[in-house]
Amino acid sequence: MRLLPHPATEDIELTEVLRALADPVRLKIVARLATVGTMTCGEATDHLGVHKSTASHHLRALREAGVVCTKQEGRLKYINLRRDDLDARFPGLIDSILTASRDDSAAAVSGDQPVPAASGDDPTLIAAGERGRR
Amino acid sequence: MRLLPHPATEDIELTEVLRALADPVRLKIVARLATVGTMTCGEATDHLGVHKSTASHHLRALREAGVVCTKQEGRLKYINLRRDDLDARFPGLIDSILTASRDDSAAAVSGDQPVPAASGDDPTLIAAGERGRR
DNA sequence: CGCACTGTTTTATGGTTGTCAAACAATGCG
DNA sequence: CGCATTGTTTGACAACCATAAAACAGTGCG
Repeated sequence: MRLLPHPATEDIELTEVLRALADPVRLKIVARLATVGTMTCGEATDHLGVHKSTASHHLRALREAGVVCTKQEGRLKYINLRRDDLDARFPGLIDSILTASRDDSAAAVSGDQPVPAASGDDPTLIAAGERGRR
Repeated sequence: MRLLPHPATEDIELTEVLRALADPVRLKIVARLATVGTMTCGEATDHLGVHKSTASHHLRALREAGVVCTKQEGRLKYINLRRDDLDARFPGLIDSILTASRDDSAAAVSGDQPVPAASGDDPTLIAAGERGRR
């Protein structure tokens, strides 16, 4: 059993964590890790539907940001969420992100327009498509 | 008095918010907004030390992500943190980020190595400089 | 040893981003 | 109206990033 190098808890930086979690693919990894506890890289790849090198890239980003740790056992590598470390460094942050992520994907599953909202006269003064909405 | 277009509360997306806050300059804006309540774009620019067009760019990113709203009054534009909207959509998220941001900048001010930590034999198995640490 | 398996690194590529400078637009003051 | 003030937009540029393909590396099984 071998532990791969990670930043120390006190070296974890907020903006790095946020940037790591600002990617949908990586957020998906983290959300799943939060529920299943541990994954191998292969399981992560399967779950994501991206090329294995891409998955490896994202797992590296998460590891270097201090979000995740990796330990090798045999020829498998197990990924874990560094929940305690993150909670010690940034209390409540991961919980709120995970909660938000859950609500978000739940909303996406149960249909995106629960309210038909007669297109065009939203009272909240919104320009929905400003700059093409990416 | 004129309100500029913003995404509706229910259209605010988690990854967009995280990406918006994953930039040090933008995080600084938000942290300051949280304390002072309101800023003009000019005050933001002064506080940031970047070119005014850069500041404008970041304020736009924050606005499009739904983190901030802008209202024009006269020839000034006032920026506000959409705290209630963000809290309604992602409970606890902004608070934890602001708290983390405060602790972070406080630590940066009061010196970065409170523990000398005889360079080289950290027991936590850390590779400090992996890939140049950006 | 040789081979299958599991990930990582390298290389390429297209897209996005942060930054500044300069031009532009909107607003109110005199 | 003319002009200063306040921001935005455009253009240019370098850096970074997500992605995939292919080559590479470590590990255990037979």
